[in-house]
Formats: sequence, C-alpha cells, structure tokens
Amino acid sequence: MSTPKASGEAPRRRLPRGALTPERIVTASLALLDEQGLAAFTMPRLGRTLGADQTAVYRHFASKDDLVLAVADRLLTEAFEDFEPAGDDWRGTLVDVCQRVRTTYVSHPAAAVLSGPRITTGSSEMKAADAVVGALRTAGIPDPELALYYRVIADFALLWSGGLAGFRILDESIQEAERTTWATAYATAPDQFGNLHAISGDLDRIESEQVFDTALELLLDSIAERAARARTGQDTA
Amino acid sequence: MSTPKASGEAPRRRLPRGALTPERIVTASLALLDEQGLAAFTMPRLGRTLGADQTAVYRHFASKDDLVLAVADRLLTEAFEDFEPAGDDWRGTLVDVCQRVRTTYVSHPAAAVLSGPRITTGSSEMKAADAVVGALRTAGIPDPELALYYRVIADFALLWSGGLAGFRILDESIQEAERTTWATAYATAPDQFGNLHAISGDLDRIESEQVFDTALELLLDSIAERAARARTGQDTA
DNA sequence: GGGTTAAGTCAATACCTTTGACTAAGAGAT
DNA sequence: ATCTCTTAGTCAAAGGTATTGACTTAACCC
Repeated sequence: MSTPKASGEAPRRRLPRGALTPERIVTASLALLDEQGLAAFTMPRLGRTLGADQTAVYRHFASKDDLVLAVADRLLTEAFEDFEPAGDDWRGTLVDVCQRVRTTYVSHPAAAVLSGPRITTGSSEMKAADAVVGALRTAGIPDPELALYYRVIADFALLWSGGLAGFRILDESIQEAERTTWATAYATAPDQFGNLHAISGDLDRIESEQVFDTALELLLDSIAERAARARTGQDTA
Repeated sequence: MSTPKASGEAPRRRLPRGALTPERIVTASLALLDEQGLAAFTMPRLGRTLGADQTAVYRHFASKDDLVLAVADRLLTEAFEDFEPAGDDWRGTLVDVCQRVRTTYVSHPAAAVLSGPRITTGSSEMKAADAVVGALRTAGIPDPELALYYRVIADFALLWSGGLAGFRILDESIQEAERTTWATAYATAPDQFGNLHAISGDLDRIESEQVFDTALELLLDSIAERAARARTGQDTA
C-alpha cells in the first residue's frame, strides 16, 4: 500500500522518464520570470511549475547559475531568430541588431537583468556579431579602428538594453518615488538647480526607449562621419 | 554568573549604545563588498564585520534593500565629491561627469552591480545633473532637444558604467571561458564568420574602458555637430 | 523477462532574510 | 546619586533558499 496520505493534496505522480529536458526547463524558467518576476525564480517554484520535484532540475543543470546561462543564451537566440543583415544598408543593419536586443530585453526584463551581466560580446549569436563587423566594413571604416567601433556597438546594445530592463523591473511605485525625488530636491534648493529646472517639463515627456534610439543615432552619425573622413584620405589627428 | 560558555570563542561584549550609525554601516557594507564580493554581502557577515549581532543592522535600516539604496547613494556621493563644472569647457565637463561615474563604479564593482539598477537619473547628486544641463546649454543645444541629450549623457554614464562593473565582477576564470567561446565558434564554422575573424587580432587588444571612452567621444562629437547646425540656423530635417 | 542506468524523488544540511520578545545602556528628571 | 524610560543591541525562531547524497523506479537493451 504505497498510497500516500489521504489528505486533500493531490499527491502528484512521479513524472515519466523524459518529461524534463533542458529546453523545457529553460522555457519554463523564462515563463516564470516573465509572469512572476525575478524574486519568484527559485528552484522550488520552478520545480512546481514543471510538475516535478524541486530538485529535479539538477539532473539537467549543475547549478542555478548554469541554468541562468542557458536562459541568457535563449534570450539572444530569440533576439536574432530569422535575422539577416540588410545588404549594403550598413546603418540599417546596425540599427536592426541593436533594436532586436533592446526589444527582447524589454519583453523579458527579469530574465534580461538576470543574464545581462553574464552575456558578453561573443557568447553566442556570432552571426549578428559578424554582421555588425560586415556593416562597419561596408561603411568604410578602416581596419584597426573597426574593432573598436564593433565593441562600441556590441556593448551599447547589450549594456544599454540591460540597463533599460533593470529600470523596467522596478515596481511602478518605486519608479514613482524616484520621480518625486526631483520635486523634493527642487523644493529644498530651488535656485541651485536652475538649469535642471528649466527643462524639467521637457524631461517628463521622455521615454527611455527614445533615449536609446537617440543615443544610437548619435553613435552612428559619428561613425558615418569618421568613415567619410577615412574615405577622403584625411586622418583623425 | 552571567559568564558565557568557557569555550575558546571570545564571547564579544555587547556593543555600547551609539556604536552603530547608518554612516558606519554603509561604510562597512562598502568595505565588505569591495573586499569579499557580492556573495559575501549578507546580514550575518555584515554584523560580524561591525562586531555586532547579525540582526543589529535592522535597527537602522528597515530591510536589506533599504541598505542597498543607501550604498547606492554613497557611491554617487563619492563619485561627485568636490566636483565642479569646468566653466565654458562644456565638453570637458561632460567627460568629467561620465568618467567620475565610471571610475567609482569600477573601483567598487560589487556595490555598483548591486545598486546599479536602483539608481536612475535624479536620485541624488543633482549638482552634477545640473552641470550636465548647463554644459549642453553652453554647447548651444536648443531647448526641446536639450532634455533628450541630457538623458543620453546621464543614461550613458550610469548604464554603461554599471555594465562595466558587471563584467568586472565575473571571476577571471569565467572571463577567460567567455573569451574561448570565440575560438570554439571559429573552429566549428570557420568561414561563416569571416568578418569577425579578420579583426579578431585587433579585438583582443581592446579594453572595456577604452570602449567606454570611445563611445563617449562619439556621442559628444555628434552632439557638437548638432549644436553647430543649430547655431547656424539649419534645422535637423 | 532480467539487468542496468540515469531521471525523478526524498531527506537533510547549511545558509539566508526578517520578526518578535528580551535586556541593558545611557539620557534626562528628580 | 538614584530612578525611569527609551531604544539600540541581542537572542531565538520561523520560513525561505541552493545544493548534496541516498533512494527508487521508469524505460531501454539484450
């Protein structure tokens, strides 16, 4: 009689053998992070979500950290699914790459914050990385600097998107509180911050996404400018 | 006979009344984070560091999260200690502000990673924020766009520095592992990533700090360019 | 059908944050 | 000098966490 306790709790049968796979676990992790947030991403809850024991995941990932790496990988895979470089429109290619990262991060903010520091240039999605280099070459950037600008674009996409996700994760209430910080600071020293006060009306209307887009435009404008200078033979001195 | 157990452990006398202050606790937190890293920043260890009970900190901070906010504040205070805007050298002022954030974050990477997502434009150090706006005004940026560029600079400094800190925190071993990811990817699909491969030699020599500086230069070049256009009366269309 | 292997489970360890009750340090009043 | 009172520091405990080692048993191979 191995029948478990006759309490109200459904005893949950043992899962069949291949029920859990790395893919399924990563998918469940992402769903848990999206729906319940960063704090809910624990092994017990993940196990429950999967209908398994809380330690079952350890049969597929050596540690939670390992799982996080896999989630990070999934995020980038999702970002660059069916990505193709836009031929000779180098600027379009770069904008596309950066916005793909941003869009993915903002739609999975908790997962992005978790994996953000674990993703560095070159962990996966080499195809996109290669496209960035190709685009810069198309633009006419000469060779030793090209690597530097590549890093600028790659770091911009990853770091700035990660920061955006971090902001997105904070409770609405906290975001509100930080907004009011401005008001109180003005109140205590009204004329000390005249410059800031003069633009406070404009500041309120700015969305973080718009800031991202503007920064990208500024970076690309400068890169285009330097490419033009390089083509006409002038050096940067 | 209130003498405690005669074991080898020194019994640690009760601390006198004003021994703990928020300032001292924040200082100890920062030291702990700097010396032992993110994982060591726990209430028990912090208490031990202070020579106090593991729960003593709760008399001064409602939660660990509150303490993190205070650490974040300390970081920015440190960054902008004796900061003065550089008069009409607007570009110098902006570079100074951004590099102060970067330098502080990189010298306290664990603290920066912890507090990074909690710092948004305007939480403290309004003086620096005001100086950024002033610098942009000196540069000649007209008014509705000025707010946008202000956000670009502020977000750049905070988000990018935070990202740098995140990278800094990873073990050397992990950093090494990520570097080798490149090599293996080349091995599996050698010619698919020709662009990348062509610059791999240059890439190895690039430091993250250099990427930060370059990105800042690119942003400022574009801002200067747009300011010049605005002064000569052309519009951006 | 029997044996093997590894996927899923269980129990236990060593942490962690946070709370509530307790105690005594030191300030202020008399 | 003593008495009282507030509250900073302490203690014990609850409830959560990651991770490990021993166990069971499902499913594959022969």
